[in-house]
Amino acid sequence: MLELRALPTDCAQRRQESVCVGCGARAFSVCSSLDPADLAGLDAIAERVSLKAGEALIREGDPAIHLFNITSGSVRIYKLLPDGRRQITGFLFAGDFVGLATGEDYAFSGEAIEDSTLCRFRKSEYRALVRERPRLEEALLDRATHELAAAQNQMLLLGRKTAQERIASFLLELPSRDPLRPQAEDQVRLPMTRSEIADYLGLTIETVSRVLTKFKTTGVIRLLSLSELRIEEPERLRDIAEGEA
Amino acid sequence: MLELRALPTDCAQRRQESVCVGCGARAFSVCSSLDPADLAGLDAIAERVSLKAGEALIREGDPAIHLFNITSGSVRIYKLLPDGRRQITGFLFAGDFVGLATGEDYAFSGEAIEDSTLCRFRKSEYRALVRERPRLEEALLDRATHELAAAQNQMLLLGRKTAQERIASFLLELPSRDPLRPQAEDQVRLPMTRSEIADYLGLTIETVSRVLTKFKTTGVIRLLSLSELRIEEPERLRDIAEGEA
DNA sequence: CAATTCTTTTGACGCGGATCAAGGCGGTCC
DNA sequence: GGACCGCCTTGATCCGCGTCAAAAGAATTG
Repeated sequence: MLELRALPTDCAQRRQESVCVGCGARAFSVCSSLDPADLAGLDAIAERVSLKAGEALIREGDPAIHLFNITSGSVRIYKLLPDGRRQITGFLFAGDFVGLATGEDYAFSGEAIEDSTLCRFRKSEYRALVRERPRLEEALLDRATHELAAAQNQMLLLGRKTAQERIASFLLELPSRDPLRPQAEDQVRLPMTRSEIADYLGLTIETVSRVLTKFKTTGVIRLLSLSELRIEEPERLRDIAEGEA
Repeated sequence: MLELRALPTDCAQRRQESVCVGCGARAFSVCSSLDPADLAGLDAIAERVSLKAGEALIREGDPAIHLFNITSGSVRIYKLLPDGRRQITGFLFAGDFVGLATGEDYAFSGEAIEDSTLCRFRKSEYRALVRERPRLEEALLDRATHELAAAQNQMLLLGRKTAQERIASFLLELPSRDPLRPQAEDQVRLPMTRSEIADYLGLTIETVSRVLTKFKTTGVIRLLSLSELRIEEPERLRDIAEGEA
């Protein structure tokens, strides 16, 4: 008797654990503001998605049906001009939300930079859930607010900073971004290519490369490999980033 | 008897009308999603503020105590680098919300471009109200979402567009912004100076001026006065804005 | 591990837009 | 209404970064 009743409950809980409760990115995402009951609701509409490096999850102009929450890996979101010029508007990591800034259609494209896993939600179902969970809505507004502040910083960077200042700023903000891979102090992992860095900072690959070698030869950074570097003089890099050098 | 009871009610209603119910910007702001009861709650914590052209309402770095809703006029928000370089991250008009993207301290400064009126709220009181009014929170999230999309467009502009493309884009988006002064088709009002336009587009005043005269001499626009112009060939301007010319 | 290919680095050169410098054009204030 | 003052326009020059080109590494494949 007891076991007959216990079984389904057990199953339901195991199902939860398989998606949300055991999610390594939960602590960094909007999900962290949900209590166990809410989490179950979220779990019911969540769908796991795996992407290989380079695969798209969102295409600008397509109807915005889904929202995503990154659980591992990293994603680039970008906009294109008709002639192919690209502006990467953000690099997103575990815990980040993809698709907040969307109306009817996606206003940007999104692709995995490296092999990644995501939680996918139907927008309609998600909206319904959010309406019943004020804490979730609050968390979302909070996220959006932070993204807006970050966007303003990026506008300052793109509109008014020199190439050196842009790259210094970029190197300083990157390490704090990926919660699943907390870097050793002043160690920076660059999962993206030079071309992606360039398109994020409004520069060309050549300029990115030149500035990095200049930082290297002046001893501000040390290149450990193509995608890994160490900030040797954080103080000086901060000065450069703010235009005080 | 009846009149004794009626009086205070009357007063309360008149007080409402004096701030929210009679507000000309209500239809364009987050307030539009409030029913009369909610509006009364908002009214209770709203405070009217008048600013003359040039006066500040928010200073970067100050503790973020207040939030604002613009009821008339226009506002510029911007960030500065230590050496004085300025990036204007937005021009805001009636119905727009100022202070969404703030944590503990304001991350940007805000000043009236022309004489303006605003509704001011204590952040703490506003938060409390929002928690009780899911529709208001929803409206705020919606606003933030739109601002994020706009910010991404601006990043594309600042990172990848030429001076001509930037100014063409700017002229096309401006007229749709100020709901209290719906412009005649293709008529553009420029309440901001050339220097403000430059700092919004990541250019210098000289470049702004040169491009405007070029647009004038090629017949794409006509300058009616310093702060008023007509788009003569909207189609061509759109092509320029998207880099197809 | 050689061959191919893609990415990054490095170098030479050119251009778009910044900087520097006058001049024009309204507004405002005695 | 004349003189001042701030903003805008126009011109001349300069320079940071983009463009073009090629070499040097990495990564990938058979």
